[in-house]
Amino acid sequence: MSTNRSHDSEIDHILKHNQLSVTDSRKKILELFLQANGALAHGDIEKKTGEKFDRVTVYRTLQAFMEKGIIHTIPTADNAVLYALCKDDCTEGHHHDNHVHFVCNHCGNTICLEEVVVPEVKLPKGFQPAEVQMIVSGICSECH
Amino acid sequence: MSTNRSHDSEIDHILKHNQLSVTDSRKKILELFLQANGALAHGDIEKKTGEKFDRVTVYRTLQAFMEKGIIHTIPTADNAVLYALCKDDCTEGHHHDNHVHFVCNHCGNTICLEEVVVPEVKLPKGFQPAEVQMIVSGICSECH
DNA sequence: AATATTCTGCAACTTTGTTGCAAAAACTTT
DNA sequence: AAAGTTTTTGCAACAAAGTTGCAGAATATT
Repeated sequence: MSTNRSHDSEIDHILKHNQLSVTDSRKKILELFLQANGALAHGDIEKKTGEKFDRVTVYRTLQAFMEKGIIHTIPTADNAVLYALCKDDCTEGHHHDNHVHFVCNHCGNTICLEEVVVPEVKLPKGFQPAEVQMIVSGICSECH
Repeated sequence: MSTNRSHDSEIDHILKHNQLSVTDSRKKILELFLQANGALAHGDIEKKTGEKFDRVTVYRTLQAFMEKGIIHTIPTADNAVLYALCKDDCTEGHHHDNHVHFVCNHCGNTICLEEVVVPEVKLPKGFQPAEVQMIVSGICSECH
């Protein structure tokens, strides 16, 4: 059924490793994330699966992936909900998501710059930081 | 009608300066922003205006303020839509919004830290930054 | 004060996200 | 590999969030 088998064993492993039943929808949606070099919106997923799955299934799949720490959300300026694959060290409930996100104004893709560490910032007195998120927009390397 | 007249002339000036008719809803909503030291969600505004105005009016007022560069949106991790006053040098279409936003995990307020400049970040080759947004979450100075 | 323009509120609608439940698929056990 | 158990799916119905058209009301203009 799958048109691209390159990720098949990896997909299986990820799902089983997270104690999720291996189903068509989960395989397909996880495959989309592995193929995508950037983040996906809920709408993207519905489009790319070709209306094969129910809206509710997509919601629940994303929810399940979130809970297991397979994906995380990215805040955007226009308040669209974006999801992207977490790195391996993301575990249930605790996400290590302190990398920079880049939004391309040309192709519209949102990319996780895993290798770019969020710089330190000095806050006014009394402010105690716990988490920092940084979103850079501009032109990505592909569109450049 | 207004319970707090301290901002009255400022409110008038801002609206007229942006070629917006001075109406009750716009005055009241702008007053809320001037009073608030942080950002407001659509829901906050509906609550604080005491159901005086129609939902649609609130939407359209925020939209008008956005278009004129009076307020801007802030991205949040949980994808709630937040609005905050722009600085004076925000003009129609072009927002100079490069300051840090702080979200307090205790009181839930989102505060614009106008004085904190977003630090430089080094991107991989080919990535050309245009705008940077930074959201720090933690405990704010009031809750500390 | 009269006219022209803009804004508001209502109603109806679209879009987005959620919940309960029976049927279907996946996993387990033997 | 067939039976039973658990999980997941899709449907329907619902709830929340946001949009649009339009008549009446408020604001601005003369």
